[in-house]
Amino acid sequence: MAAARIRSDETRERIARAARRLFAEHGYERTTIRAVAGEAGIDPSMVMRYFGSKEGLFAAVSSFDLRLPDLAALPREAVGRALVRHFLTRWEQGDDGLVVLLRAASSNEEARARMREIFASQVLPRIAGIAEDEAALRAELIASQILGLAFCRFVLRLPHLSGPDAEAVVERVGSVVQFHLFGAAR
Amino acid sequence: MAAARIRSDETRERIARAARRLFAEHGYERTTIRAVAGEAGIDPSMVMRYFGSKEGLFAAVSSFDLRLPDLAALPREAVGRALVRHFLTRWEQGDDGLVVLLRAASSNEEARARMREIFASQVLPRIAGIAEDEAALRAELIASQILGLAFCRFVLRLPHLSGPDAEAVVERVGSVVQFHLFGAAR
DNA sequence: GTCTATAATTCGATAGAC
DNA sequence: GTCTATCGAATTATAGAC
Repeated sequence: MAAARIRSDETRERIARAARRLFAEHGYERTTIRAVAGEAGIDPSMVMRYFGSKEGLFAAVSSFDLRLPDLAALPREAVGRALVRHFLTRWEQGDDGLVVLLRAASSNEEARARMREIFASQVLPRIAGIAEDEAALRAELIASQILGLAFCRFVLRLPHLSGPDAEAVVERVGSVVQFHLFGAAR
Repeated sequence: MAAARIRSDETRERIARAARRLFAEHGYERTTIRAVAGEAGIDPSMVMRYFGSKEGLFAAVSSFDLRLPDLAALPREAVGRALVRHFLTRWEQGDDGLVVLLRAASSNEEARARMREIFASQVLPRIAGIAEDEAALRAELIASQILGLAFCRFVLRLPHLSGPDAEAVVERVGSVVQFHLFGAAR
């Protein structure tokens, strides 16, 4: 029990952390095994040994849980703002699983598939639980606004959307998500 | 006058067209000079000869004019829908300059710079011309919704947002853009 | 103007010593 | 469990023949 670990879970975790950071910053293609190893302070061949391949490494660090709040338990008029605040808070904490996917999706089909899977399994059911009609369309519209915000914030870095916790952004994007959730067509 | 061209502008245009299509479909890194040449039906070295480098080729095909309508001439309540319809119509016509930038921006700083430049020179002034206050914030919020829509439509291909001209999408995203333009904070 | 041939890198992946 | 050494493939880019 008190003996040292035989398998180095710590090394594995160091590699994963470095990979997450680099995938989120440079996308899939421009992140190299060598760079990940360099940032983790170990040899490139260790990355292969622990994760099998670059694809395996990406798969290991790109699946995550959005940990959405229980929307059905919230007052109806607070849902939009709560959703936006949830994402901004996660991003602020440096939890960048979604950014990894967002950056990689442009050139990587596996990243797109994983993003669709996360949408289908974690977002759509929550929306369907509270929307009265057209839940699928509403969920996709919400995804478009949230992902667009992430894109402008982390990729484009537009100044007014990139602050640590812009209250005006929560307010306005929250209202918009609220409309996508419950608003009538006209 | 009636003599044949010495320089082949047609070849140049064929290369550019192929490059636009491939950059829009695969992003910057996964688009190779070889593939562009193959699609254009010429030799890879010709691409270098005409555009100097891969970066030069990208620069040549990634600058474009959004051709935004004159928002100030529209009835105030029609601006949001008009903007969304404008983008959907352009996309439908296969005019994919924005998609080229969107896909390349994830891993290419030049693409990001160009996108910010297009935003600053073509979008922001128009918005500033009709918004009463906080034009910069409002313009960025609109960009986030439009770019998010493009991302979900062309990259993720979410089914309800990918149709040729979903009237429901124009309607709903139009309302949202309208809110970003004129809506009060609370 | 167009193509052939190839230089110069860079990267993912493997084999094997310690 | 970690590292050295290297292979093989793919890519951008160049030099030069026709």
